[in-house]
Amino acid sequence: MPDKPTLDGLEGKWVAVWEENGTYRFDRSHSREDVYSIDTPPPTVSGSLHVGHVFSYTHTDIIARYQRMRGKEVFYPMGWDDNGLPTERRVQNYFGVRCDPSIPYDPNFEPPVKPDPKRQVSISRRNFIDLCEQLTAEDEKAFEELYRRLGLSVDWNLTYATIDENARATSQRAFLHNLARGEAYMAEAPSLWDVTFRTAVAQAELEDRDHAGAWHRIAFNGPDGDVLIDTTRPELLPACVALIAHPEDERYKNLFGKTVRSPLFNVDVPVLAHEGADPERGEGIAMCCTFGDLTDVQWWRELQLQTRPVIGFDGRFRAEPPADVDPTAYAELAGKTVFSAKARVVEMLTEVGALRGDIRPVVRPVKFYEKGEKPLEIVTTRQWYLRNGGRDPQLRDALLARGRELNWHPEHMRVRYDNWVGGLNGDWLISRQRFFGVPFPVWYPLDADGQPQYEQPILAEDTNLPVDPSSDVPAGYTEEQRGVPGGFLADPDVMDTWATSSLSPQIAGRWERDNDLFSRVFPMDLRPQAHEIIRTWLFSTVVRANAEHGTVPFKNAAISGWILDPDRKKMSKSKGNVVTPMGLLEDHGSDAVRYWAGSGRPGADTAFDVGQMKVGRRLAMKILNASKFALGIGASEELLSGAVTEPLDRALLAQLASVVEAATEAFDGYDYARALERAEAIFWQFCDDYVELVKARAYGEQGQPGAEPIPGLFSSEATRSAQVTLSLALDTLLRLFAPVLPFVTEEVWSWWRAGSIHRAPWPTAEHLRECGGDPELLDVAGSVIATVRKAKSDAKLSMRSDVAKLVIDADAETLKRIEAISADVRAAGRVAELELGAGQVAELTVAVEL
RNA sequence: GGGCGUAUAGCUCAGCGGUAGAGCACUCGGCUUACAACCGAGCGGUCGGGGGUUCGAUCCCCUCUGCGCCCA
Repeated sequence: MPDKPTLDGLEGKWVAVWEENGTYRFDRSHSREDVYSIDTPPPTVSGSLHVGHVFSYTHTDIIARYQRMRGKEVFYPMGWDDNGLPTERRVQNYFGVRCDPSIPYDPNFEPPVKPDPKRQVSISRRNFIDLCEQLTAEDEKAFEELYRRLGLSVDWNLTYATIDENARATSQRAFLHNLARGEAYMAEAPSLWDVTFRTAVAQAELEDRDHAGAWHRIAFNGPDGDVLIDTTRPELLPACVALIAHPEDERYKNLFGKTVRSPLFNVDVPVLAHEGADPERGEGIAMCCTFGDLTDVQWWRELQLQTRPVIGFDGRFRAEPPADVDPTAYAELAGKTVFSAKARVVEMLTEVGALRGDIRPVVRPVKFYEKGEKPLEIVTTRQWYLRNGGRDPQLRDALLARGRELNWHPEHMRVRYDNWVGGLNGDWLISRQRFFGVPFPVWYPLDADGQPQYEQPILAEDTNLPVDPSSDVPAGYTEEQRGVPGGFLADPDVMDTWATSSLSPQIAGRWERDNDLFSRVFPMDLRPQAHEIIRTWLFSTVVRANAEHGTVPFKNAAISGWILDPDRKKMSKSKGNVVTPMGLLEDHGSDAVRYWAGSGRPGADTAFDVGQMKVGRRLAMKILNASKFALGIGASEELLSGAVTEPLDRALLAQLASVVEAATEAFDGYDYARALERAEAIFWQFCDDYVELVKARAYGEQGQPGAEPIPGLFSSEATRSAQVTLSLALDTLLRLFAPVLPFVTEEVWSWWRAGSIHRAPWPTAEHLRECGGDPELLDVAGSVIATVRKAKSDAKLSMRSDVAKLVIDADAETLKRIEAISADVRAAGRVAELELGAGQVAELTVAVEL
């Protein structure tokens, strides 16, 4: 035990010891019921570290440490998310390369010495993935260093990455299983399309944003005169396939079933009825085009309309006019962007007098890809889908039922899941027209004309996974047959990153690679994650586990809140860069930062508050000092089983027993913040009142240093009782704090106990209750001693000054309690004479004569 | 437009039917043999507004307002 205990250096010291001793290593010999498994969120390594990482990962670690002390064997892996667009961009810029899946793998490839972002070198997907792994290895090192220093009790032997071989094989294997069972399918269908990235995007990646547009009123030529429609997308006039009004709308009832002719392009389109038309909006009749928005897609599908596509993959108008459209008029638009085409159509409409009234500006919500900058278009493409209940009420109900099987912390987060699943309007589009990611393990035979036979895909064999179809050759073919008639063609697409992330339990648990391990950890006990990805990560994980295993993927979902900056806004990147997580740990110490995180209630957005970290540091420091003192006046391991005879001691232990019960209950409900709060409250009471009250008694015969011993005040039995109580209290308090403050508790533990506190059992109330007595005594003693302190403080005297006489009166019951603790009170207040009243008054009165 | 959450001391937050709590900040005092990066004391609130239920409401119900988020 050091003379001057300090918090500095504890992180480095104990991180090394824990690593050396394998304190957090997962022992796979335990059976499923003894295991507590955690489906850790893999952080995106191409992003920068921010305080949010520290905050939410600490919550998980606190739970992990609690469960470990409860005797569970904790499976706590780390994963790195290095799959997806952010990494793709970063690798391109860093190395000056771009991925071209049509290029074969070059085992001798070296990236350019001087990368030129404008003249990127094209390389194969496998080479690209190699570079990704090379670059992200650096990021992962920084993340790991931070997380180790933060004290996460992760077993680093279990680490995985979402682009590593295991993750690619697992993604492909799960996809092939989905395909075999009919859950995955290919379809040519209207898809939301980002023209900048030139890829399809899924419903879960959409974002509504306010976008400035304008209403244009266009006159169609009807049998009984003009039919006026309002649209914000006049350029889609050549794509018009119908006019739609509400079935109950009297204005249009007589038109239903008839046709009208579009201006400029002279196409006859039917006027039809659909519930989705809003009679209040514009003229109450809408133009249905292929495709302006998701409503168009719905109408097109349900009313079985024609298709007149005009917008191509690049966001420009196609060269060829759609069926029935006047080619001369359309030629004005071919090759134009949406923006220019709109201007041209408006001009042309004006010339022929088909544009009526004013153009009225309007701001309305438009769908964007969450990472994109231009409104999404809808383009018909061939894509892979995975059934998620969006088109199948039975599956939807099953997935809603899965949501009800989960324990949500906090409970109200369940609603987000229900809202999302209830609002799905299509299956999950899992193919992306990107280059970097997990490729589909599929090839297509080419017929004699070189046309791919999409209906007869060649699937990779399970034993060969992972495959890269752009480098690997399907069974029965040779590389020379790639792309030639009679040969084969690789599926060029990669999977949505969520198609891999949704398998995190299977990846971490080594499904189909080590099924013995998998059976011991799956379904996972805990999925910790943020609330904004309930619709993506959480839901997609439920979809995959439901399909593959017929179960939920995890039992508990703990949803963490956000870090808010002092302006109550979500902590922004710019501010996150000013406050680096490592800097925080260095400035305040890991335990202090963990204390701040551990004070944030589960699921609640929490203010970034350096003040809380200072409080945490003070608490950690106090634990060092109080422990040193308790051990210095006789607390020891041997005394843990000693007899507790004194009333005040028994009062403390009774209160401690209640705290242990409350903290345990809180932890079992994933409310670490409440558990911490209870432990902290009694710890300060222990320091400020209990220790002060028993100081003299614990010193015993030798007397309190510097004080005149009061002869005969304390027996040796009473001294021993205080020392036993200090031992029990210290033992209990350290364990209560261990999940939140792993460093300082481990340090103190090492002063008087063997082994790691983090493998010691969680405290139970049983023994404390047996030793405990009337808990009220401690509070009464606290009130009396507080009055004495106030008297000294008011008189501007030192707390060490003497009190000549103390006169106490109260009701009979309270007075009896005071009698039981009078010796401790006298010693702590340095009271020469204590006089008790008659016990006839209702309230406690304490008169102090200095 | 629908839904969820939230509103308590200057700040960050507990409490959630029975006389308003903690920490920080602020003021005053104390070198007190565990701790001066400390200790003690004090100051500080119509518990967002309005209605209702109740003997009694910060707490339950209704409504309005602000803030945050989710979904259209």
